[in-house]
Amino acid sequence: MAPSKQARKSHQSSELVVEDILKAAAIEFAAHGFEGASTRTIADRAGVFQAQLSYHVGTKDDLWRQTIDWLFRRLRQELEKGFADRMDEPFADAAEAVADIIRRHVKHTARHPELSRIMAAEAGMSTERTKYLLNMHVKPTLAALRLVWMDVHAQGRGKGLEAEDVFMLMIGLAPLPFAQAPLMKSLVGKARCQADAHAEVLVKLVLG
Amino acid sequence: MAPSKQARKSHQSSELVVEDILKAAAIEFAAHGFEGASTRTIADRAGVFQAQLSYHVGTKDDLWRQTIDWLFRRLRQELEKGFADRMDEPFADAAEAVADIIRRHVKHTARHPELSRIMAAEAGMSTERTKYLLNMHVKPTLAALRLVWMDVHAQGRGKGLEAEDVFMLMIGLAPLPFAQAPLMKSLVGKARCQADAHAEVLVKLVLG
DNA sequence: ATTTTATTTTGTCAGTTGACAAAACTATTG
DNA sequence: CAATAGTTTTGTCAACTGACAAAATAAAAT
Repeated sequence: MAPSKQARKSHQSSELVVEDILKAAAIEFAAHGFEGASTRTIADRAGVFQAQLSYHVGTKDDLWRQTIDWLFRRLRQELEKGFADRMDEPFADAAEAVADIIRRHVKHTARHPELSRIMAAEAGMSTERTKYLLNMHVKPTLAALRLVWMDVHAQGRGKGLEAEDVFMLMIGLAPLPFAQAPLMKSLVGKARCQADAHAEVLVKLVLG
Repeated sequence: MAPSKQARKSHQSSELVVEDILKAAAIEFAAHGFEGASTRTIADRAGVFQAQLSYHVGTKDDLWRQTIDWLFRRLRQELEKGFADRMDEPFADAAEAVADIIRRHVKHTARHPELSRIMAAEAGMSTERTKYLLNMHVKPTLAALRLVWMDVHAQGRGKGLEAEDVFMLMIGLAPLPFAQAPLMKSLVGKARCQADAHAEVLVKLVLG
């Protein structure tokens, strides 16, 4: 279908339309994977014509990349808030900084589980998309975490865990109750799927 | 494509053909999700004609269900070995039993990551397939874990973790280096993706 | 007011998908 | 050997997919 039967739409700036498209694409890619997602369904969800995807974004592959970029930009902004808010009063210690990142990450993943779902689906194969994901977004993130984690170790915190273990916990465990919500909710009860509670479990797991 | 251009195949018992088909289906469903997987590709991988899927298994939905049943049967057999092997000499304590299950689960997931990948993809939506997965396989498994975990708590082990937390760790963390191998390998180094090492991290995480 | 540019809408294309019917063939049974 | 049942192979179907060309319209520039 299309936006509406009557009344042609007034022209919008490409930016606005693209935003709608990417939002819809994130949901569809997360729900059905790259190959399972339909450009027509995405267009419908965004309230535009399918041909507008070609015009504003390009091919399905281009759409996927732009969607990923958009999702990561949003996540990074959220995680960096912790530092921005305390420009004047920096973290007492590295462990506290990590705890803050974990809490923000869990909460963000609870509100926007799409990125985690897409990554989980994509990380299992080695395609050009996987490479893109890895080099453009994942590697830099891990590198940043490694730096902070060195400070944590220097403070004698973080038990026997390596930075890699922490990273795995954040990728694998943090999104679980939300990225797999339909299953988890009817399994472990809604209480266990509250973002705050889940965040604390993770913090305790990582920092002892 | 088809099995071969020449030489018609001799008739096999349906059971054997079905086994080939399910094995191929598991790989394809894991790689591309339910909707992204193609019955023709599955047939090719199994070395049979597409029409044989209808004949031996039924619709694509039937195929998915049978594949899941097959994968869970294999997993359960592996996990139960621990108990079978020690019929004479039972576990010293519940904690040791849990540790054994974790180790077996991690190793099995390392060799056969398909089930975890399918579950991760499916657990994010609420379809008829999700319900099937939940009621037929997941719920019973968690119920069994709850029983053992009560004993663990009775022994004063297992810190502040609930059975639900342990379950999440087993579903979310255990398969991570293998279900998402292509990404993880180039991220944290092969050593970190060894099944044994990963299993010990999990055991330590769960039992302190 | 006219032209140019940007965006929306309609329409079409070859290729793929899941499902199944019918035919060809093999094996088993009587 | 004849008949029957089980299995494989070929062929076909409507529906859907991603991509794009062309036309229609709107907004901006001249």
